[in-house]
Amino acid sequence: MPELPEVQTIVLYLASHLVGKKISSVEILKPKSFVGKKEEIIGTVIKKVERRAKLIVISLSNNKTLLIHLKMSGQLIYESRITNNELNKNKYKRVVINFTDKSQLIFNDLRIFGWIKVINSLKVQGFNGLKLGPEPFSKEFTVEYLQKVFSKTRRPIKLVLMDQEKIAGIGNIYANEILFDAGIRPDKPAQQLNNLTIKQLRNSILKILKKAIKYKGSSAADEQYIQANGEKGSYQKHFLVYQRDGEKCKRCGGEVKRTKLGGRGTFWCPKCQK
DNA sequence: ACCTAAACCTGGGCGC
DNA sequence: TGCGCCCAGGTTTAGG
Repeated sequence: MPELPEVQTIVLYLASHLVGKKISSVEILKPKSFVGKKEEIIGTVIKKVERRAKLIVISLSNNKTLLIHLKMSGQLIYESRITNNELNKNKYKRVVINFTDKSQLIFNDLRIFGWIKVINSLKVQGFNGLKLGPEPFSKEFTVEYLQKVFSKTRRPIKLVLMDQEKIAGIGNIYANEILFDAGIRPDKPAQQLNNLTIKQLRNSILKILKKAIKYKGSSAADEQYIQANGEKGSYQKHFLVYQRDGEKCKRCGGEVKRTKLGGRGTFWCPKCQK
């Protein structure tokens, strides 16, 4: 589901609405969706809401942290008041966190891949041996770093872009869009990229992610992603290749192709991407 | 270290 | 209407 721009959009909204709120109760409608004891977070106050890779990190006042992964179909919706006309809106409700001021955070998840976990705040970094690469917007994300990573593997560049241990936050939509922007074939072995191309690729990564955040993420075709305020994102209107197979390339007029890489749908223009 | 497929789930769309 | 298949923004695990 959500990749860096979508999670970032959700986190910014939640940070401005949840900080300072006190948790009064937690409703767990799907046990699989909540890992830990809800008693450990009841009565605590929300201190911080941040993003790391595609994870949402909510720090609480008692040294516990809520770690949330939305996976493919998770949604986090903030309701400032309890509403009764939820007919279809929160159809796949799995967990509800209620606050003392009657507002609530609702976790919807059609496919039940996502989760909310209660962990000790100190463990966030190396959570479950989770190895995450640098954030694209951090100062560690340099051309030199990418040269080092790419030089060590012949894997298709698209798979390396999506490898969370190498770079944090890029998923299938943005990997496709970034490679089109950079003019690189998705199946090009990472090792074969020259220094100039790597520099261009880094620029494309920052450019596309920045633009996607500006448009508040992508609510694509059969989208599950919506913002925490219930509205759709609009970056899907700016897709140049993703889900455009069979259509005309907006740059050269040729046909956008669809192939498979690592089991994932891969969209690209053979004329523009070498 | 690399690769692939399958698994975790539900639902929509398509061909027959 | 229905069946079977493929598809879906992600990660983890098992096996080669």
